[in-house]
Amino acid sequence: MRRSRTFIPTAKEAPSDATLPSHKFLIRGGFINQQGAGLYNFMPLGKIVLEKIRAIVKEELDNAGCLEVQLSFVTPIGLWERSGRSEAMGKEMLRIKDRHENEFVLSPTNEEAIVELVKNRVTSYKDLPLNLYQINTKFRDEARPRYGLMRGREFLMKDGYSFHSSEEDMIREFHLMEETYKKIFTRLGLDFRVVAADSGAIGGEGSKEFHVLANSGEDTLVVCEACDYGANIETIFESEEEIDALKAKSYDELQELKIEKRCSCDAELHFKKGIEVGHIFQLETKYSAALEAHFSDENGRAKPFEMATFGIGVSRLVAAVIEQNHDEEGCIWTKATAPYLVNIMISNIKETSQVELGEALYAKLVESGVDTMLDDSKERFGFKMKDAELIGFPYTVIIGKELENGLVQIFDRKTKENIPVAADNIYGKIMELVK
RNA sequence: CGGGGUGUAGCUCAGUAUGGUUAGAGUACUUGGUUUGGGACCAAGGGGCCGAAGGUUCGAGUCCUUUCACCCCGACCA
Repeated sequence: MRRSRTFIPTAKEAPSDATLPSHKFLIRGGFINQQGAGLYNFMPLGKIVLEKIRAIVKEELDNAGCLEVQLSFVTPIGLWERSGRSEAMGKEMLRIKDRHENEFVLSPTNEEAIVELVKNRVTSYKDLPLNLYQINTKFRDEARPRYGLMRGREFLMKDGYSFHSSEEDMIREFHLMEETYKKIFTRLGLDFRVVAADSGAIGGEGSKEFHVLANSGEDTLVVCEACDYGANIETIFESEEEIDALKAKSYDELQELKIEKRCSCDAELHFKKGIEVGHIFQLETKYSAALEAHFSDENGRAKPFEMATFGIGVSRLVAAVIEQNHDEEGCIWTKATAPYLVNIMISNIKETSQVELGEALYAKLVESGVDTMLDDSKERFGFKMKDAELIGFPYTVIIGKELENGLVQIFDRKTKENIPVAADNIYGKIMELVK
């Protein structure tokens, strides 16, 4: 993509109401803009990031045997009355009426819909297991949306539901999804922990949360530095007072606290803050029994499906990547999430030698399948650098003054190093880095 | 849902206490010129029903009433 042909409205100042780094930088970098409380538009750059994350989620789930579906976003109220959640979820569900005065709900989650979909269509143990998922908009009418994409009302979430003929098989799938989620977050380049969690309002026994570690996270965790153990404090401290006191502490305050207990691997435990980006539950027969979704077992007996459910906050991940990877200057995208992996910066657009090299390199990288931005804007050097840092391209090729001596530089966003490279070797060097 | 706050240019904000020419600054934008390795400089421009509605007044950004929106702290939640 050429900088001169795209739409990336970057700004020097952040809106005064943005407090988190991800919120500030995603707005300043021209990724998103706010439409209303908890409502965001994704501009071209933000949309690319969102789609990259979505693609990785989809690829790993498909590899694990899950099937993608798409459920309707507007759902009849009756669906929620039958499960009792119309009342249970209360005002968190946004209710609307159509022209006939019929009541509908904007889907906050889809257990009911998926059970209705599978019920009477999958009728034999021979057709099980089945794991269906979608990556679709959700709406939860939060009492207090905040923190940009971190806690929106409308958000993109992957929700998956599996159906099984036995509890053992459901647990097998639960473990398979745990491993699949680990692959996804690893591919995204994130430092994360899987922690035991409260099962919350969704219900059912056995649930695990996936947290991206970041100082600004809303959840407080206990993690082991040596192994991959982690737990939400809600599950390991007994008293409410103790939990509340810990929740109230800032990241810095938590770092000074000592934990007496040691990890089962005998290493020390520490407090960390986490952003919940994934959650998996063993539902067992909670919904299938309530909604009378049955199958015939080997003996021809009707039984409710054993179920599990699996969620990933896709749009929240966009924010989580930045919460974990940023500095004072802006975003630092991981290789897998960067809207463009390489930014070719022509320092002075009036220098034909710079333009020629930039165009040639751009053509070669695009041909090689590398997501590349060609900064062919008329801005000055300093402006372009600030912009590149704010947007957070992992690598910027600086084609500038040194070209007279046959040199260009590669600016590494993460380390902020300027690496001189012979202009003749730049293509090979970049290909090495982006591998 | 309790408590607090804010709506003035695309963005960040003055101005409102004590009503009074044509509503300001910075930044962004347009044009011309000079610049060209870390968000340049000079000059000239464009851009506002002062969130909305109603009221008081000779006169309202400023006072009154209603309303809408957004933010912060807490509770709740993924």
